[in-house]
Amino acid sequence: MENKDMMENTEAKEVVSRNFIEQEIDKDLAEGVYDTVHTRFPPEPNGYLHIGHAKSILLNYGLAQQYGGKFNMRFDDTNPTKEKIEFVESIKADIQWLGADWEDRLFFASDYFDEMYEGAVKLIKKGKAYVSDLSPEQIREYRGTLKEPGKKDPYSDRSIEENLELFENMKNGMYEDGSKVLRAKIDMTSPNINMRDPIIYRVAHMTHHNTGDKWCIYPMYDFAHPIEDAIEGITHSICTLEFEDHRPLYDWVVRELEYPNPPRQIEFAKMYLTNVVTGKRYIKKLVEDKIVDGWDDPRLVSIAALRRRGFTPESIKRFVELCGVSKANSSAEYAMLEYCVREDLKLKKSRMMAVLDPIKLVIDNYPEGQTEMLDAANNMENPELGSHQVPFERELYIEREDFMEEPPKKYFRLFPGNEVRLMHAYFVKCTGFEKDENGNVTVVHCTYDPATKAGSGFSERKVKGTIHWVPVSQAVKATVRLYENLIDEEMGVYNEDGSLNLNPNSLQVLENCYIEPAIAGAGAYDSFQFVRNGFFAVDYKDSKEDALVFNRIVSLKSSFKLPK
RNA sequence: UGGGCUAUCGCCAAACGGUAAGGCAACGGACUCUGACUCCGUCAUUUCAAGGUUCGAAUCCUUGUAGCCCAGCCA
Repeated sequence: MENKDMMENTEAKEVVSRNFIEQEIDKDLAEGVYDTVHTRFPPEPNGYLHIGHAKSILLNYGLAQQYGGKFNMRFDDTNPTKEKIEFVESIKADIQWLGADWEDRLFFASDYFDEMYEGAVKLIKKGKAYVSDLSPEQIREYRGTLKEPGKKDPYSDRSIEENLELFENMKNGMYEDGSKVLRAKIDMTSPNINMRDPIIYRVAHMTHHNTGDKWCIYPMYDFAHPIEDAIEGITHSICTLEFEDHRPLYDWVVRELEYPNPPRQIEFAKMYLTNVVTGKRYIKKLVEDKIVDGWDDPRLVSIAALRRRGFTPESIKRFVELCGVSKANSSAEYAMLEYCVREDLKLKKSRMMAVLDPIKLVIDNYPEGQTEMLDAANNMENPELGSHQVPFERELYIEREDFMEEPPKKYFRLFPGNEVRLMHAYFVKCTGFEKDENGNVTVVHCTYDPATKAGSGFSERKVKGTIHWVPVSQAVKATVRLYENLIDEEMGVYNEDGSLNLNPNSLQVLENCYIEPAIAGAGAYDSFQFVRNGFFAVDYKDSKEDALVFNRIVSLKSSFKLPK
């Protein structure tokens, strides 16, 4: 007994605090409002998913998992003017990649059009909805303003019979777009504008990607969404803060339609990232203006772009967890996302050597023509990943920034007279260097000490620096594309005058890079820098090969800072 | 006094009347076959502000202040 108590106490202490949504759900479950948890992710197929959606997806899916409930995938396709089938496919692919499994529950709001129509008829019969002939302009006028109440719609007193007939005529295509709407009869004087007799059906003669030409009237979000949730047995309809004002209407719809055990809407704050472009509008223009490759350009933060950039589903999931859920508008630093990939890849990926800005290193006392194969651990911190062979020879490429003619204090790398370790190889001592007519260093000379071979257990002396390298004759030439986030600051992508405000370093193409030959697929690299602190990803252009990881590669973000 | 929501470290974010968790970032130091990683340490006498209630307030009350959302036949 005592043991059990102690264990329970320990566990209780380890319980992490629950976010406000979990608390609400706990309460609902405890009070018996629901006996299960059923969530959904309901995107409109009108664009690509981005990091912000990932939060919603993972939140909804995670909640379902956590409570042993279900998670639905549903396309909220109630407005054919904006939706395209191609987006359906990309959205599905992204969600699958993120690992949110909807099992066999993939739905389309458009599959419920019949039931929604019946719902509208039911409202009319209850005297809770009417057909209005007001023009869009008049509707706006009658709606009032934020501070002034609206005015009664002159058509709001039509008889139930008349409304029924008119609504059926709407359905049968007897009216032109915009000439008639069905409105819920609620309260034109409500301080909440959403309750001022909201439009619930509009006429739109348009082919729908799913239902074709069957319908020429389409339900509005505020009417459709609660019905979709109710039909699917959703318990917690989780959405973002801007729908808070719509909740009374959501509740009104499920109540008037008399759904038993109706779903409940809970809102949370969207998460933004600092220093990246998230606005769909901006991204669309960047794509259209061909400033970026497309929606999956690595400088963007669409799910597809992040995938191309080397982020893993696990890292994004972790990021979402770290950010937490709240109702306070906030924007997370990009560094947090970077931290998550670093953590995820650190032990999982092999690390290779690559030189992005090469300078030749000649080992004068190493025999010409000789090559020896050195064993290089794929990941020093994870022996399970094994090792690979790297050819070592007299001439190597090293990083230009790893040599300095006149080193500042505390510079531990190569400079005349200094000894460093070549990673996986030998100690090497700088004996001199050559310059071209412009004064640029072209070759660095050194001698090596055979006794210091890696793995030999040599310990007579130590060096402060270790640098990476690549054999000149066998290194694989590569073009490396370094991507930085497109935009930073609060400036926005397009200035008010329409001119572009781009990060000048957003894409740097490095033509003269070398990668060690152990990497297969020689020559076909499409590489992305993706994190600070020396990690680097390489994607093979036409294969599904995972990102490879490097240590301290990129000069842009070198962790060495010159003393002030 | 239109309505709704939100304010806790540079950035996220806990705390639910009992004396300000944690993570990211930053900064020291140790270690190191990459100056990374790891490790150890520092980082809110104070919670938007001012009053009030209380033995005790980030939490309750009052009055302010700031920010976000809403007037699509978009979602």
